[in-house]
This record gives sequence, C-alpha cells and structure tokens, in this order.
Amino acid sequence: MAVKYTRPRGTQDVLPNESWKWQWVEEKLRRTARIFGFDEMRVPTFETTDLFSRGVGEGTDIVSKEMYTFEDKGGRSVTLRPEGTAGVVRAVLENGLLASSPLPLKSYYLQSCFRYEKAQKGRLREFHQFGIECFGTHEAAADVEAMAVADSFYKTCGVREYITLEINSIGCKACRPTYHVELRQYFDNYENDLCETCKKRLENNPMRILDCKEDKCKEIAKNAPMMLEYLCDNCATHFSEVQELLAEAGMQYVVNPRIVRGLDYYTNTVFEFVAEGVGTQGTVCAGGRYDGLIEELGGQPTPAVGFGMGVERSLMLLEEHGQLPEPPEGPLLYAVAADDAGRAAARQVTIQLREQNVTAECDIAARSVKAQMKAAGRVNAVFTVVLGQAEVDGGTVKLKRMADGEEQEVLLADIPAVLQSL
RNA sequence: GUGGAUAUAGCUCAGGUGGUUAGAGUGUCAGGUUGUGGCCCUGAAGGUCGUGGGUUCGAAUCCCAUUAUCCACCCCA
Repeated sequence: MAVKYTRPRGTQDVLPNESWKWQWVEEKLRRTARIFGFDEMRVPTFETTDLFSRGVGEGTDIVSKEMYTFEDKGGRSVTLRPEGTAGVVRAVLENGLLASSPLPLKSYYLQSCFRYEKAQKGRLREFHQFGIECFGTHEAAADVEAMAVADSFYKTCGVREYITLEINSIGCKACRPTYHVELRQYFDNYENDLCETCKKRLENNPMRILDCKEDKCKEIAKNAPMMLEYLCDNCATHFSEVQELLAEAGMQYVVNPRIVRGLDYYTNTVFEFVAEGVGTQGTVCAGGRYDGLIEELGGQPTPAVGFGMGVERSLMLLEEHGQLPEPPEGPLLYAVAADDAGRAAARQVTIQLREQNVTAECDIAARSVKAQMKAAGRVNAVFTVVLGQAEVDGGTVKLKRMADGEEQEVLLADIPAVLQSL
C-alpha cells in the first residue's frame, strides 16, 4: 500500500527543468559580490536559540512566533536560522575576524533560512537569502556600497527599472529615545482609535505604528512626528552623506520616512528595494546599518551594515519581466547507436569526449535509433552522430547539427577534435 | 494567528438538475517496415475522483467533518 509523502508546507522542490534558473541567478549573485570585493562565508544552518533571540530581538515577530526551535538530544535548544546576519556575526566574533583580518571585513552568504509562517506567494517556510555584511566602518560610503551591490545585481539582470530603492534613517542610541517619547505622546492622543495591534505597539515599539496597514492607523500616522526630524547631528549628517553618495553614484532612490525594519538590530540607515507584483511581498531586498549588534552579541563595539535579499522573490521578478536567459544547451554530442558495434563505438566516443571535458551522452536505455534521436532532441543536444557496424568498419561518420539538420562527414576518430574546434 | 477559495491522470482542466466499465489536452512509453529528432497519425500505460462519515436502490456529483493546497491579512526576504 502506497503511502503518499508530500513536502512539508511552505517548502519547494526545484526540479531538473527549473534548476538552471537557480544556478543562473546564484552565479550572478556570487559574481556581483566578488566584483564588489565580498567573500563568501558559510555558517551552520542551525545555531543556539539564544543567538537569535538576542540578536534579532526578543520582541520581534520572527523570534516570538516564527522560529523553528527544537531541543537536540543533548538537551540544548537550537534554532534553524530565520535570517543570516546573526549567524555571520557570531562566526566573525568566534573566529576573531575583527581582530585578525583587514577591515572593513566584507562577506556574503547564499543560504536557506527558515521561518514558521503561513505560506503564500513569495513567502515560504524554507526560503533562500543572499546577503552581504560589511564590518568595521561607520562611513556612509559603506552604506551606499551595500545598496550598490543590490542595485548592480538588479541592473545586470535588467529589472532595476521595476524596483524602487527606499531609504530612511531610524536614528541611533542617542536620538531615538527622545523621538520615541515624542511619538508616544502623539499617539497617546489617539489611543482609542488605533487598531488592536497598534495599541500594543504603543507600549513596545511605537515606530511600528507608522508601518501599520490599517486605514485608520495610516490616517493617524499621517501627521505623526517623523524620526528624520529628530535625528541627532551625527545621524543627520550621516543620512545626508548617504544621499549625496547615492546621487554621486547615480542611484535612483526615494526617502521613505515610514520604513521601519522588523528586526531590532537596525540603527541609522535602513533601506528596502521594493518591487511591484511579487505577490504582495513587494520587498525584494532589505537591510541597513546595525552598529549595536556586534556589541550586543559580545564583541567590541563595531559598526556594520548589510542586507538580505530574497532569492525566490528576485527569481519571480526576473521571470515576470522575461529577464531569464534561454535554457542552457544540452550535450555537445549525443552518440546514437544502431547496433551492437555502434553501441560500443558510441560509448567509446562518449568516454573520450567526457575525458576532454566535452559534454556528451549516449543511450543507456537500449532504445531504438528513432527513440535515441528523440531523446537527443529532448535533451537539447547540439550534434548527433549515428554509429553502427558500417561506421565502425568505414571509419567515417555523419555529424548532424540538430538546429538545422545539416550533416558533415568526418572521420570517426576525429570527432573529439572536430567538436573541440567549434 | 485571522479571513476567502479550491481539491478529478505526472501537468492543465471537462464531467447541467446524482444513474452502467470517469473523459480531453498535454506529458511519458511504444509503433507508423529495413539505421535518424522537432510536424502528423496510431496504440499503451497512468485515477480507490484529497480523506472519513452521512443521505440514497445508486454519489466525482448532495450534506457534514477533516486534511491539504492556493490567495489575502498579519509579518517579512
């Protein structure tokens, strides 16, 4: 009796006919990172639970209700990473990189993350994030370089024009508290008109109200004081430097004073790349500065900036705008066998080509010539050759170009050389 | 966590008011004579109609429950 196994909710299979898209995007991301001088960092899929509750923030939705947390056999509480930054920071500290490697330290990652959410379009429980982190400088140039990585990636993919870069500053330890007081005072006047969740936010994190999607809250928030008006001199200067450098780099952006990130560690500059029509999940890449996180996780106070980019969402965006390339070519040669002598010859040619790093295939399913030709067409083979006793005896074969059916006669022994010269 | 929709072949879907062996397209495999793909033609395989109950002589079809999926809210990448 067959039990049917289905994949867990919110997960996805990438099938053979789609995997090339992933590889293509991944390669582009890695290449972009390399061009900007970021090196890959690979960290564990799970970490001590505490790292995330500390790093991401006890009060955030991610930590309070979306983590895949479990106890291992040793009784330790571990968690599948819900985001990339905390783990990277942990690794950087644990390996003493801030003391031993040249600063700024620039690294990137491409990995899956896990969040226990109700799945929908563009929102999965296991999803993939590309991200970069830059440690050791508080300069605005670092903020802008981070944004430039994403900007450049989207540009080379041909979708930059469908995406808006929104930036904001949410202040620092010095100026945010005063703003919070002001903000709370403002919202206190409207407390009864706010939605239920916002009433709670009023206590915990009043800035989140600015971000609320409820009409009534939006209406109230319209006239609320903005963080930008309360930035201390340092933050204000920093923010205007960011904008100058963005302009200098020719990067289109808009200031959106309502951007509030959902992770606690952000300070100062925050930004989002927002696209239309990726489900309702418009944010395709988001990040900012997190000058307090390293200290929070036990390191020396160190400024840092980075972002996370949703790979699935970016892929959806590329697909939607027809910016994915044609599927890759199949094997350069498919050697078709007509009889036993031909089978041996086909295997031989295939082996030779593969040894020379040329993609080649032959039938391994004992199929008819016609079926083999069909198979060759299906795998997108560039050339085919039919081998049988006659070819083996005569030593010449017809190399057929599948695209137009044109055949050229070559020596059986010359096939590798001919194909390699193309 | 909240709301809405849907569940029939690998995929996309038909199957008025319940009635014999549940269909199509596509995909897969095999053929259309002797050793050649894409088009065309033929055939085959493939479904306990999500699952469990109920109504009925009889349920893919009506009712209830359950599960799953999708979409949206929340939140986020």
